[in-house]
Amino acid sequence: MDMTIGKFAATGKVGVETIRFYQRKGLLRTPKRLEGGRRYGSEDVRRLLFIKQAQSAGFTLEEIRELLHLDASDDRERAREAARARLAALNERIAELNKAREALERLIGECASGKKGPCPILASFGL
Amino acid sequence: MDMTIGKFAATGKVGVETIRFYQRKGLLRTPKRLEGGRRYGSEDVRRLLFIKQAQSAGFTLEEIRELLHLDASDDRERAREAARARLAALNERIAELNKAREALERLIGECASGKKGPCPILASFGL
DNA sequence: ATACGCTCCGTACCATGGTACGGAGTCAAG
DNA sequence: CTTGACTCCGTACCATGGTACGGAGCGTAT
Repeated sequence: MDMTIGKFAATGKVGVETIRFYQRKGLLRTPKRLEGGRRYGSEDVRRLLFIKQAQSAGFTLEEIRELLHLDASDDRERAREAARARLAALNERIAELNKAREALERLIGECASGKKGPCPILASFGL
Repeated sequence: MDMTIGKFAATGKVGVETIRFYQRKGLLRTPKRLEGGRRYGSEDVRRLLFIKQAQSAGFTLEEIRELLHLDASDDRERAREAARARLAALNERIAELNKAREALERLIGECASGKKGPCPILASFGL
């Protein structure tokens, strides 16, 4: 558990440039230079994986920066608030996507029934 | 049902610049100039609303452009394929968001239980 | 007829989340 | 002791989805 930036990036399946980008954005620390290079460990990997998961959860990099900060702090109240806000947004988004899914399923069904003419794409979305 | 771009934009709750942007991108037609100005009708509104809904369904503008094209064409096969591809991506995304939701719910729970110290934000995400 | 509000159009600028480039340094193997 | 593979760093560039700016024209009310 002591790697160069290249190894680190590979471990998280991102590019080296992405690591540096996250460092510039304050999402990852920039280790001290020692013995000619900077070295990364398992805590860095953990943060990097969190960034990726949080991103897929719909957090922006800025929000993730705050969450990482909060993770290191003792402010349970703020952390819970942030999580609740995100959860609400997430639920809304999921509902939205479910609606879209229904529209697509409707579309596929109507489109499959062998008739001639164009598929009613807009109509499938309630328009 | 015959309006200027300002009215049209207002109807769809977007800015005039956004309409023009969509026109440049080929998502909306640019009506002929007549009597000094271009005029928009209910079919334009329908398209605009579709763009907004499709966008919230996770389609990119480029994909929406294709859908609009498909809607006007008779190529049921292609339309169905496009819809199926989108549906698969959508289902994946929904699953991802559901996972994230569980993580957030876990976090809120663990964060609420009155203990001291930081909330285990990263840990709630399985890290 | 002149000002007000809108349209038209090109072009520039913005934020987000990266990705690439190029010079300079370091380290290990041949 | 040179070559190759990597690092470091600054800066530039990219796509997406807009948003703003500024000059010119046009329609209506005063």
